[in-house]
Amino acid sequence: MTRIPARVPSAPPTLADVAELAGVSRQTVSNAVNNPDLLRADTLERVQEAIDELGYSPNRAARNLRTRSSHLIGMRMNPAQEGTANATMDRFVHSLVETSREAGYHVLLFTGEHEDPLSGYDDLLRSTAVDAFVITDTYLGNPQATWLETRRAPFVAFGRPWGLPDAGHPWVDVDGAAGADLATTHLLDRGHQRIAWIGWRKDSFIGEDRRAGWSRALKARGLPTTGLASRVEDTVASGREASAVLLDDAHATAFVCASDTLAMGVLHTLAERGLVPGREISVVGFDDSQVAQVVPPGLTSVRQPLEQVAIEVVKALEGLLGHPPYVGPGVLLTPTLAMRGSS
Amino acid sequence: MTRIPARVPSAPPTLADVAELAGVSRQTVSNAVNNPDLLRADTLERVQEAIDELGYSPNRAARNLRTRSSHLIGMRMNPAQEGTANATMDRFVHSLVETSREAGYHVLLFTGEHEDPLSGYDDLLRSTAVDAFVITDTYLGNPQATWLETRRAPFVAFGRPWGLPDAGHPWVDVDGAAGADLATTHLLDRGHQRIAWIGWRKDSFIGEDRRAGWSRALKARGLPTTGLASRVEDTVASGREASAVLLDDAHATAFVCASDTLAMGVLHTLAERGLVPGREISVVGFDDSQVAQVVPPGLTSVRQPLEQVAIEVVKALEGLLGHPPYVGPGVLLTPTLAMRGSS
DNA sequence: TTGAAAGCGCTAACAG
DNA sequence: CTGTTAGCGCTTTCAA
Repeated sequence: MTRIPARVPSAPPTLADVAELAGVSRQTVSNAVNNPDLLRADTLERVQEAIDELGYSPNRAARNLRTRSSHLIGMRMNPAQEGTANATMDRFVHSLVETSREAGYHVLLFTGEHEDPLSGYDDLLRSTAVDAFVITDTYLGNPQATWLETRRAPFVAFGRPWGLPDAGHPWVDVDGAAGADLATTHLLDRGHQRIAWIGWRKDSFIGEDRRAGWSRALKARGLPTTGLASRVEDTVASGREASAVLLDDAHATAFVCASDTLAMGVLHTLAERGLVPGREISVVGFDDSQVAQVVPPGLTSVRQPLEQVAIEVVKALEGLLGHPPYVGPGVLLTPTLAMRGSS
Repeated sequence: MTRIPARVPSAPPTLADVAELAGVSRQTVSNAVNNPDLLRADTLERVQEAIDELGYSPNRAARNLRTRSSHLIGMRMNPAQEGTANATMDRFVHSLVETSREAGYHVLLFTGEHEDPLSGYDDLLRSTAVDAFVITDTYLGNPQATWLETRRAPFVAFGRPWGLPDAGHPWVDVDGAAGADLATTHLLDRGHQRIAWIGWRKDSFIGEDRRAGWSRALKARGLPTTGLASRVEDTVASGREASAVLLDDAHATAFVCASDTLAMGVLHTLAERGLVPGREISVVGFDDSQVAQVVPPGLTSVRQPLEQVAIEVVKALEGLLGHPPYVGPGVLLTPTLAMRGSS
């Protein structure tokens, strides 16, 4: 429970107030807060009592000014795509906020102009408003990482440095190939032979990574992939069209999709044709969005371990901001499969 | 575009650096940044050039310390409920971040312990880490608002002060009754007569507000509501069970639901019975979540104007933090109806 | 219109 | 183990 102080002070108490009440110097109070080991037990206790009595909490601005750190982590928020099923960000942000708090950090959200992936970072950096950034869009050609590196800005990426194998920054990612493999193998175990892939355009590294898992799983059982793959935009409409073609031309009996959005497109096609997902045709999505969880009869989906990602991101952040800074190797986590009625 | 400075300075430039380069005093630079009107045009220009050349941005911590304000708005983030279709928070947070930035504020996210609705606020307040809060859970009996008021903490609520008609704090809310009325009238216009309501338990003020809109719309056409309403938990399973009962016992031909989650429950029932949403039976949800947008054949849903809510919240915040502080009357916004295949 | 002095609350460095 | 001194970078007096 949160204690409610008896009186509401007009101005919050300062270090000096506590020092006076406890009969010690200001520095001793500071030590009591930041390096309790330095104090003798009885002094510490007396100071602690004064702190409790006054309801003292160190002034953040003063501390930030002095220590040249804000204990704030900046994260740029991109608008949630309307009409898609993506819920990754929401879950990740929450996990990050929670994990950061345990490490003594808060998360500062900001936005930037849509066309300019760099806008927003610069101002925060120059005004020393945040200690570090977490970036989430690591598609190839995104200049954020490179730019932040030249500015010597500490940051951790959720996403591999595609195309830059030896990037000097810490990163955490989820193994998309393993996820698609998991999904495909699951369908194979259910007896499916003609399992189609609906993914993104070839220039999406994330999409190609996931696709590789699908083809790997099929090849492991000696099954062909020819004619069973489709690469489209990440929209429901694209998923619907692609699945219609794959049903007609390739006689697919199951679909593995690069996103829940595409998987919903498949469900549209099935609904139009009076096919019941999970009975005649099986479908697996990617991301385990809320949509997957509530749509009838439930959409089987690859679930990213976002809580774990947040933990690793914060761990990397602590290394980065430590003395001396430490940059560990990239971390690749394995997703799981949330099984539901659609398979 | 963001300009990339030629050199990367180890320590960011300060006011003094700019002053020296421009050949003026530090105070003049400060004025150039905060009160440009006070400077003569040519001085201002010279200072501005120096600022640009050095890439100067005022140090946030120092400014915060001096002005006793952080230009940060705190918002507690509650975990996204798994297995529900609620996407309100995500959209609202994004709008808030965007609108806040235009007003010169950033959003600081924090979490609290699950059982204690107060935890998290106290620390931020005492350490003067944020200037104000935005609170979003205004269910009756939530002590946040009252507690913040006794602490004289500035805050704006997204949600009416249910049960406290004359609360002294600014609030912004969406008219749930109007939304349900809109949905119900839409179904009436489509020729439905037996329109059922699936809502939340009676102790939810938000639920009762929305329910009132449904019954109001029916009564306006002289139609009875008896036996057509159900009050359950906000889960897909509850929605499914309730709709099955209402179909059997009340011969409902359409459903208005207090949430998209409940509406998805209805879709489950229809799928089980081989009924096609929008043909035999119509369904309308509430919140226009991503689920509503992508589920076949599309779920008609009441859409809250969250962008507008964010604008009003920030407007209220600016009043609250102005000199002197100004608290305007509560703002009630009207939702719209996103029409899709389910009706 | 510009400049000088003071100090916001804290902690690093050192002295005792 | 505790206290003294200095100063982080900025803005708010007030004086010129």
